[in-house]
Amino acid sequence: MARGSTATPRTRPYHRGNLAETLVGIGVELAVEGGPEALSLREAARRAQVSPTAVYRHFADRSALVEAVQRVVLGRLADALTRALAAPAAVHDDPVRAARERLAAIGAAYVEFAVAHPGEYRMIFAGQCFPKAGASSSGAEGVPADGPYTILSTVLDDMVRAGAMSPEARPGAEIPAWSAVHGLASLILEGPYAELDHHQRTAITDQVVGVLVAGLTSRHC
Amino acid sequence: MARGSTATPRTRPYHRGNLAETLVGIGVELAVEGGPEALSLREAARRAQVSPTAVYRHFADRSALVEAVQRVVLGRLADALTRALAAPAAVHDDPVRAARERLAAIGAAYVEFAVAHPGEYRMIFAGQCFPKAGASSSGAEGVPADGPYTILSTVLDDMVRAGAMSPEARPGAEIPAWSAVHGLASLILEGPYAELDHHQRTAITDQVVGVLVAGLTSRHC
DNA sequence: TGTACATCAGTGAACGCGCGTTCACTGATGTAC
DNA sequence: TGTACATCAGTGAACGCGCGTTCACTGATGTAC
Repeated sequence: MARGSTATPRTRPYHRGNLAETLVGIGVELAVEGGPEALSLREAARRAQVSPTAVYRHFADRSALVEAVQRVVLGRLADALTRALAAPAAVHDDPVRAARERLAAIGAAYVEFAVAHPGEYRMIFAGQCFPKAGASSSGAEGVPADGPYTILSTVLDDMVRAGAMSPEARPGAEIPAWSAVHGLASLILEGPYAELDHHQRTAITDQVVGVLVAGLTSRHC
Repeated sequence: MARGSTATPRTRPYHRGNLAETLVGIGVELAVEGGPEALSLREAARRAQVSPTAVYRHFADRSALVEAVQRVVLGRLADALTRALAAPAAVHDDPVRAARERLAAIGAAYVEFAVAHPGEYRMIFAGQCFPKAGASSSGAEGVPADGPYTILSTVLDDMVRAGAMSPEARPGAEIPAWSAVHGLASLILEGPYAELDHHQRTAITDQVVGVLVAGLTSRHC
């Protein structure tokens, strides 16, 4: 698209290059380091070696930058969940057990992501604007079609298909599932269970996910 | 204790009265209005009609005030849970069902407290200092003996005693229970499920609590 | 009973911080004729 | 091919905000003799 023939490498069409992209990258970096509180306009500008005002050429205000960063981070979470599903351990003879283990796998992966990337995880939930995060077509209510929520929905659908969960239990099953893992992740990040070591965290994660799977597949409900 | 015989009512021994108590009360008020972010030293002093420095006579720093407020708010949550247990609906012929319903009752009450008092609820989890919140003897690791956590533990013990839950499932059962309701509360307060009306919220609360109870009482776990 | 003194609870001014945002501007890039 | 012009991406200074905390102080209260 760029027609310029100067000595400047074409990756930097003019001026500084894609400041917008740079700022989002830096924003993610800041989120990694200190969560949503650490993402300030001025600090992002400082790291990009640009004046604070320059940011306003590309983002309406701070919250617009935050939203862009949230989109990236949501993608990373989705990748982590997808990776967990792709792991060979999920392959199984018994389709019922396989479906259950897939749910357990993304549940555990969700918590592990939160623990391994607390800043990014907290960034996802910063500033009420969650429902419109993504906002890319098709998914109900602006949930991105390839986002974490959709992955969870798919896994739950699979459970019904495999016969691990009754069709009556299916509607809204995302809610208890998400609540369980989000609750555990928050309790670990926010304090009460922060002091546990890796082994203990794995144990309680398995326990929470186990109770969840048992509850969803239980008959007397 | 006060020996003074001046005209001043004895509730105000000297100077302004119990500034410390006043400040904690105002702190709770601020938490109610805007959660932990709204609780600033200066605003509390302003409302108490006192200079910002006066606060330092009674609290080492802001976080000490926050901790005092957290103690009050934790007590309010505990009261709400206790009230839910005292409700007549919990009385039942079948002890197994009764025990299950008690767990469901405090689970729902927990979420309802969070929804009805979002500022206070968020205050509880402000600033990592949760484990030492309370810090009053006997409870393991500084958990107050009459706090929400202890109430939950007692209800879970009752479930084992009533035969609703197997003894093997008991250890650490607080964790999945707390995760489920804290997760739901957070998802409602933080955005994703914020738009639901009262009826819908009740429905998903019942669903989450139902899956939790089913999971804890399920045999194949 | 009266006085000297210690302690205690408050004041007021100031410090330094970082933030988001607005303003009027400059200099580089691309484009129409 | 060269020039005038519009647009675009950046600068720099400033605004006003509220915060936590420190300092040296004052005035009221309680207490020992």
